[in-house]
Amino acid sequence: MRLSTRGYYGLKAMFDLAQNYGSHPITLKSVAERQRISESYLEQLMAMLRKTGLVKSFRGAQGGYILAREPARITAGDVVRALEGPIAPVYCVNEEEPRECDEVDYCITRTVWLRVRDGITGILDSINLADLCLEAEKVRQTGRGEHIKLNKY
Amino acid sequence: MRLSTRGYYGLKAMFDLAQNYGSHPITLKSVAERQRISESYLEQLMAMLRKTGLVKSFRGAQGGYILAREPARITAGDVVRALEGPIAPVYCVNEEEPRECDEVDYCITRTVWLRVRDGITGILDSINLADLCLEAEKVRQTGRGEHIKLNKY
DNA sequence: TTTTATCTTGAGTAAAATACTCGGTTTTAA
DNA sequence: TTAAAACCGAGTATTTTACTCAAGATAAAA
Repeated sequence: MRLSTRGYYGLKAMFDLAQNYGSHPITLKSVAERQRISESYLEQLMAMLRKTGLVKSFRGAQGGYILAREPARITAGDVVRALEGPIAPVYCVNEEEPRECDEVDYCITRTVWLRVRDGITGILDSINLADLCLEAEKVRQTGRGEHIKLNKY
Repeated sequence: MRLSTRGYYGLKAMFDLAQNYGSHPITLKSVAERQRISESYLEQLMAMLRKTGLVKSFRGAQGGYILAREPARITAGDVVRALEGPIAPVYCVNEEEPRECDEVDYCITRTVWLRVRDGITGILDSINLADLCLEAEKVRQTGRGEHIKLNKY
């Protein structure tokens, strides 16, 4: 039950762009450094994000990437779907093309995966990049203590 | 963001055993047939379920498997964890051994995965095999129609 | 006691996915 | 014109997945 590093790195990168939203384009290199992602690997991820319309790129000197729309209008779900495809804990409850099995109509265990999927999408779709920036702001102000208390690890 | 077929098949198999709870041991072969799982593959899964104490086995003729405790006391989470290990959408929020990164204290994207993880575990841990049997009973009585209406696919 | 049904174990494997790397090309601001 | 960037395609080592198979151990039934 794991995400690949694509979604993991991808969200970090998008969060990085969100924190720089409104200024000049941000170079891939600087994102890679700040977020500790391999530069060449990040290239691939950015290509995917660009193709799905989540970021815009500017080539040439002084070029780089910016978010294609306001941080508040990009959700974690958008990012994960762009990089990992439709969310589906198992094939038969794929968001886009649920792979049919013969028993779809009455398969009981399927309802479990359906609930899991809806749980995941509900959470991912409810978090946008602006939220994350706000949270980051809060952490910066109050120090790290509170944040640690909130989350077990 | 996908489960492997282990969790998928495994829950089917456990549900099958739950529906036969209280009677004689159920052979792996019959479970495999009903649930359309490869017999030799299911062998492996049952071995894992046995080692984690979710099923008991009886060897020899008339042997087979039974649930190690009442269906109501086995959750979908138990099954998934037995077959796929601790639930962790990304390593840094692994249920058991969160793999540390240098930024644990203040990493913001991490809070996303934490929420996703807790969403998943919350759902999986809230569903037990007795629930599923009840639901199956309901479907058998009312026919399939209602069930289809409830779930989009 | 022999047969047969069943679980048990360990090894092997083909295919896919993952997580990258690398070298070269194109574009554009300075 | 030059240097800084994005862009592109190919390649690859490693890991995971989803199995298969064969031989052994055990116990009930004949």
